[in-house]
Amino acid sequence: MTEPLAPQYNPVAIESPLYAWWRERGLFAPDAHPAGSGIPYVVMMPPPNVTAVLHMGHGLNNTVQDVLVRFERMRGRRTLWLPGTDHAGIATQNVVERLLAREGRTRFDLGRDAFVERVWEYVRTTGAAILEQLEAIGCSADWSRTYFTLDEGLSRAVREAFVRLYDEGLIYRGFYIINWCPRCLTALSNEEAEKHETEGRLWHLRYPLADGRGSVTVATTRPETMLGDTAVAVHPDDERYRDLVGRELLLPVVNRRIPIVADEAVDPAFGSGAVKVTPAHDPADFEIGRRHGLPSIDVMTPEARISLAAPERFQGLDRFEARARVVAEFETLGLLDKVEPHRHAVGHCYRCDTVIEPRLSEQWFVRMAPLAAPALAAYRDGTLHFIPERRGDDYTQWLEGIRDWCISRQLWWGHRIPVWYCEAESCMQVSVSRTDLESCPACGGPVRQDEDVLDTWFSSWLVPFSSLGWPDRTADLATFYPGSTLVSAPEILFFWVARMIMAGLHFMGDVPYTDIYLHGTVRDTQHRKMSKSLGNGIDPLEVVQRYGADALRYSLVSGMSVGTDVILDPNDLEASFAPGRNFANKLWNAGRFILSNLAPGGRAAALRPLAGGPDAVRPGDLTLADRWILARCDATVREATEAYEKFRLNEAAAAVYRFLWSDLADWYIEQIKPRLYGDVPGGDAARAVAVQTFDVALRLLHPIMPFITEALWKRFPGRPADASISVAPWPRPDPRAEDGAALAEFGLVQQVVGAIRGIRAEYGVQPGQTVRAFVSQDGGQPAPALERERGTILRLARLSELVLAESTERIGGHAVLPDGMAVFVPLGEAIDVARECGRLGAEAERLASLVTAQQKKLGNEQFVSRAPADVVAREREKLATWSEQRDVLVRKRERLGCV
RNA sequence: GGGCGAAUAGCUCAGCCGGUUCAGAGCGCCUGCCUUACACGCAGGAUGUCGGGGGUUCGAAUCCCUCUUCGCCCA
Repeated sequence: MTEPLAPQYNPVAIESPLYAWWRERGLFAPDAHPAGSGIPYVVMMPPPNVTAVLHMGHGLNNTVQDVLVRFERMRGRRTLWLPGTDHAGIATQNVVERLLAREGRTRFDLGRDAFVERVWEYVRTTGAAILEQLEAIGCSADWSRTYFTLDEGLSRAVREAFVRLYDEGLIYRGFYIINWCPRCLTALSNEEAEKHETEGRLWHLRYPLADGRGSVTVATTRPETMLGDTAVAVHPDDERYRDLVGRELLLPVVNRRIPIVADEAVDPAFGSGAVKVTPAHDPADFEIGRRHGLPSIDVMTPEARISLAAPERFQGLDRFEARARVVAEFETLGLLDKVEPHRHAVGHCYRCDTVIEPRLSEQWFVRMAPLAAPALAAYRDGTLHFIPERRGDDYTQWLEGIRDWCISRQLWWGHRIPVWYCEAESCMQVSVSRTDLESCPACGGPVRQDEDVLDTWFSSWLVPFSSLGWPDRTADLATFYPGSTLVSAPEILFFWVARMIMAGLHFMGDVPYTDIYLHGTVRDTQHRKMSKSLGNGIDPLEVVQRYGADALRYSLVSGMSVGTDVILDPNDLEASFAPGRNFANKLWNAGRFILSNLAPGGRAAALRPLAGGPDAVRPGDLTLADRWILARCDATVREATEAYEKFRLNEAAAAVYRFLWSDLADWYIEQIKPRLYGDVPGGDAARAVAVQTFDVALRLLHPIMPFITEALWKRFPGRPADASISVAPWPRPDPRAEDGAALAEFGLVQQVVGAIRGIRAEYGVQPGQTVRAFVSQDGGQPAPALERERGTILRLARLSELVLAESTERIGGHAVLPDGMAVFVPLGEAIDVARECGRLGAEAERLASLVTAQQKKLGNEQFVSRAPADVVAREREKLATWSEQRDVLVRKRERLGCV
């Protein structure tokens, strides 16, 4: 049943069959766990765009989720990780439009219905590839519940939400300044307009008074908008302009008379204190215009070219051409006062990076303040937890300053707005409906549906319940709402995370999750975000191919402490991922070794150390090393479990790594070899302890490295064919394993071996050559542990003889252990006495200075009286230890004949 | 303009609810080893004024102030 294992772990051969087996067995379903009666643990996967290709950001995000999900699943929770894809309105439409462009066509050539059908076709053929890619990295999501945000069910939820909000007066339509992308030709929400700090300019334009007596200078970063100016505003208290308020200016270039108005919103300290007012192209100006009844002149087309509302010579010019032309004309007229460099934030379309144009337009909005209040309260009353905590401030700040959400998009791909307009002039009724309307409910006349679709995020914010069947009251909804943890990149805190909380509270009366884990960003070594355009990305699938999914996951997890970015070098995959691969290989070989040394009958594998009962290893059969590794294992269970619970995944990884490599492989496995080989008795106990501690470590590591842990775990004798580590019980701390004495005593053995190895290396003793060693303690016997572990020390330090007494010889290598124990390796003429004197002298000096400093510290009355007693006691102990070490070294030097 | 975070070994980072890890890990580097699980390995080794300055304290990488640099969020 156990075929011989290759000496080198080959993840590619092992991972996909294992994954297929997990799926077949249905292990990712909430009820897969034998003890699956636990309380539900639910994680909503941030749905990737349906057209997306897996990148490291997805890799990180989904690895974190999978680690948490696998951890809780093993702990017995009914675990649901719910996956899906997002139709991603703008992004997907852009992709298909680019495809059409290659054929020399536009979406308008196809018409709406044909275009939408074309997108569906595209989505169906390429669609959901990213979910398969997530399988390659081991994600244990419940694929049987996979949703798409344009599915019928979720579409119904979208309509339900829209109608309810409309009926509650929380959705309205109106003319406002919105963020307009002249390339995508659609409105965007505030969040979708990314602000980039830009080195721009501030142009100071002079507007003459209409009567020719004087002028006012205004400063602007967008001179072309002056074509649409309908006023100049000053602060009402600004002495400089008091007399000018109410008078008229002659707008240059356009030659339009515009008034000077006084408005509180003007900042007298900015520029000249007078601002141009362009109500159609700036949100602040729009408000000023409203307060003063100013006309709005839209001087731009949807493509951001100058419209017919401007003088003819500007019409059709691109906005930036127009900018240059306006500036030139002002210069010619002698009205360009000055141009200054000016750093400011410019909005860019988050999908195509085109500069956003603030534009007056009729759109649909969600009134957010009423939704924000409960969301804010849920954080303040402690219902919501952010990890890291400080992210709660971002959340609070955003909610406090929340603005209404523009939800209509002038796109074709998405949920069409469920609003119908009656075309009968006598009626003109606006109807909002859950079902498609054929005629006007009021007059029976013909109706026409709103042309626009909804913001993609209007479907995503419902996902925590729409994916479970809402608005129907399904069993899933009852069981899995509210969920538990949301794992996300901080970039989508506002787009998605906060809005889900608002929607959850509004429609379900409860938050969709209580823990919000916001991880960092994957960056390159120059700390630049990985991106396609920079070409600094790493393809996770390439990493899986070359290093294995476990190595990828291990690297991501171990490189990520809570909330910090993960830095990976795209030019050196080896540096980033080899450690994970090497760790997997180490594990593989440790497992291979233990397996190959099990007794043929498998009896030892069934023995349980510390368990009690007939199949237990009797406590008396446990050696110091056994007790030591059991204690270390127990400590690791505590450490790792606590780390997972606190989302400190890197600490969990480090704890298990340390245990497996530094304790189990480096020491324990080396220590038990004679017992395994039958050279000394106690083989069964050693095998039992090795199997048990290795089993525990595999389980602790499984959330992070699911494949190799499963591959090895399955191979241990006594496992039913269908047993999977992914639903094996999570290890519990065992008080019987705690053993401070064993930790200390075996630690001493390690120190002795280390000291001898150090001396050997120092003097170039060949590894094959054995030496003698003396270990002695002034005024006493060396610890009994050394006698008991004599064999261990002989083997691991490669000794021909170990004498637990002082030597009469004097030429050799010397070392002193922290507790003053002296180690001596006689090397006769092989060593250079002067060199050894120098070595010991330096060490003695170092200790002497420590002792001096410590004496000074303890001589300080202030310290002794003010510091807590236990601290003082500890410091005295240190002094004693160091003094002893120093004294031993000094005596050694005398014996050696050092001067 | 407001808020926040980070600056510790060549690199990536731990440690940061003041005194056993006055400095750790992995990688890289140096030395020696194909020791019958693993050379994706084993054994040893070197490297840091814990960003600058000031302060609190008996005592600070760890708390406070300030400066510098980098990054993030919001206006």
